[in-house]
Amino acid sequence: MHHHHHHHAAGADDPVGQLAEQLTRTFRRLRAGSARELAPLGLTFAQARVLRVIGHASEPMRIGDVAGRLEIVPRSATGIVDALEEAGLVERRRDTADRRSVFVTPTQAGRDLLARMGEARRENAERLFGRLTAEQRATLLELLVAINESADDDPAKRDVR
Amino acid sequence: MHHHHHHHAAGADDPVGQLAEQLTRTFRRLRAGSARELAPLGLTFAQARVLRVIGHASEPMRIGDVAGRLEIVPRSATGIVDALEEAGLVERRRDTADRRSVFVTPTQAGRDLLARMGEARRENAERLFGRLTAEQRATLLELLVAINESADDDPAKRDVR
DNA sequence: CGAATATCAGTGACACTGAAATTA
DNA sequence: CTAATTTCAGTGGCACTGATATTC
Repeated sequence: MHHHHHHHAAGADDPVGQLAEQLTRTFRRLRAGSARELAPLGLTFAQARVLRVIGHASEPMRIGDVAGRLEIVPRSATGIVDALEEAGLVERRRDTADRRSVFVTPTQAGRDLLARMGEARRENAERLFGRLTAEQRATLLELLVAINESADDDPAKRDVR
Repeated sequence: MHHHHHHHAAGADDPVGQLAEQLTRTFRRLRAGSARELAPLGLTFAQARVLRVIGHASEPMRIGDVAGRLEIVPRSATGIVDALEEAGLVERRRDTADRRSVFVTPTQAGRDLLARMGEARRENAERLFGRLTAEQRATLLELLVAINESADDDPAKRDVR
């Protein structure tokens, strides 16, 4: 209930606002760097995310599973899978048991690219997080996970795992 | 349903990859929440960012200054300022000394909206960072600032190596 | 029939590049 | 003439909503 009338610089007494701004900046950097690394591989940021989640799954994933994992609506996942399929990196296969569902699995080319992607990704992330010690990175990861676990409002809420 | 011994799931032995994924997720949440809070005010995420930086500046900012501050190219800043000006929230004024430059300042309506924005923003951020203690937030902010202070990676300047 | 799954069509927000106009 | 500042025009990435089969 205090009413100062002077102009305070954003964040001086608005810690959460400052957090939001810095988070935005960090993400934009991550994304820009990733895009640069992925472009030569013919992938976009979102496509790489989808390929990664599909490639690392122990079982074939459905479109809805992918969407849930990435916290996007199924319709969005469809488009990204379209691009990956057209590039020959993943394959669609209808579930014989439930013919509504579509299983998506990586092709050999997809797995190969995923491996190369890992290197590029590591380089980029290393450049971004390079200033942090291993301990600091662990702390950062811990804090982000804590935030993300308070999952309340998502566009396409769907837990997979 | 979940095998514990499948080969390296992304992040098990790829800490930076996990960091990137969690960072992406946190940002998407921040952005989605912000968009929800801002929509009733007639603002988008980027517009709010620009209005904030302009409103908090002690002196009138040029378009290029705004772009630099947000790490976007000047052309992008122009469009966002267009929208804000059309909404009557900011004013353009040519510099009389250097007639190439355009100063952007908030109108009274802009300042008023900025105040209301602060509340909505705080609520949203509070919901997002709510699970963290004050100390944890401080740590998170510190780490993000450390990351952002490394390597100026402006899309506008800096050429691709 | 209602519910779930994926897809089709359209829209919005955002930032990019390249080129033009103005002015220093 | 060269450089800086802003703006115009077009493009690409991305994820959204709403509607439409198809299948359970």
